[in-house]
Amino acid sequence: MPEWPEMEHYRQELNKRIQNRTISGITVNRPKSLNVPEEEFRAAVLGAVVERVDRRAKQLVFVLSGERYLLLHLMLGGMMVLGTEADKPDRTTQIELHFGETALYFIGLRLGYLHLYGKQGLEAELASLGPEPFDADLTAARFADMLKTGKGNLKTCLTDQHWLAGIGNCYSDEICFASGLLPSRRPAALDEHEAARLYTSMRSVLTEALRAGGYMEMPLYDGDERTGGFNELCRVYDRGDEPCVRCGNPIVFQTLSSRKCFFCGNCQT
DNA sequence: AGTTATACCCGGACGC
DNA sequence: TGCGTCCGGGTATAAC
Repeated sequence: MPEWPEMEHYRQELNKRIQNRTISGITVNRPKSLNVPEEEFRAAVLGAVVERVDRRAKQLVFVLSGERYLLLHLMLGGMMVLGTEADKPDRTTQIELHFGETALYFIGLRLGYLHLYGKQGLEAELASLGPEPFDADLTAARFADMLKTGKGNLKTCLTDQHWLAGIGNCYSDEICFASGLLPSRRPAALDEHEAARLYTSMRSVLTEALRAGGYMEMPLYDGDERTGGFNELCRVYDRGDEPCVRCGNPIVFQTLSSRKCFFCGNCQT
């Protein structure tokens, strides 16, 4: 569901709108979304200032004053809406963070969560994640090295958060399509040109998707025209049987490593 | 060692 | 309108 482009988009938008704002109220309708008792959460978060919003992999980190951190993972179906009471979604909110008149509403949190950590706890939570796609240290050469030791198939690697952080089911398929490689390919068997193409495609697809506001269509705030723009730009994801934009052959939908997988069986090799 | 199965979770979509 | 049923899918962990 929400992956690197969506979460990076949300990070940027939230920094524009709630950075340096004080959390003036908290509503917890689903205590299970928290990792500490509600009263402890409330005591630590109420009155804190959102110094900034960071992101790691598919998770947002609300950096609060007092070295407190809220780690948000939307998982499946989790969404956010930022707005006033009038903009509040007509469905159950699991958590609400209020900033005066404005509130950040979290909806659809089932497996998703908003966890409270100190500095060390946060670092421990994020320690096992793989490199960020745009990490300066993740050069084409290093990416090629990673592929040499990649296990299973390409899609499995791309979606493994410990191998590479932030890519999920949608963008792994989009990246494979853009690079002309089948998701079922053995990573170690890619030649240097294919590895280079995959690296370039990874960054270009994510860049394009971020610019378009990701593929999740729920607007983040009233008047938001950007969020979800990539939905119509997806070349293969959720487009089973539709004609390939490159060659016209129908997009294939099949299960790979027990995950939904879309690709063109003609122009991806 | 790599692949597959399962539990987690529950709102909402769907069917009658 | 109302009630019952079932699905989704990232992640951790267990099982194969």
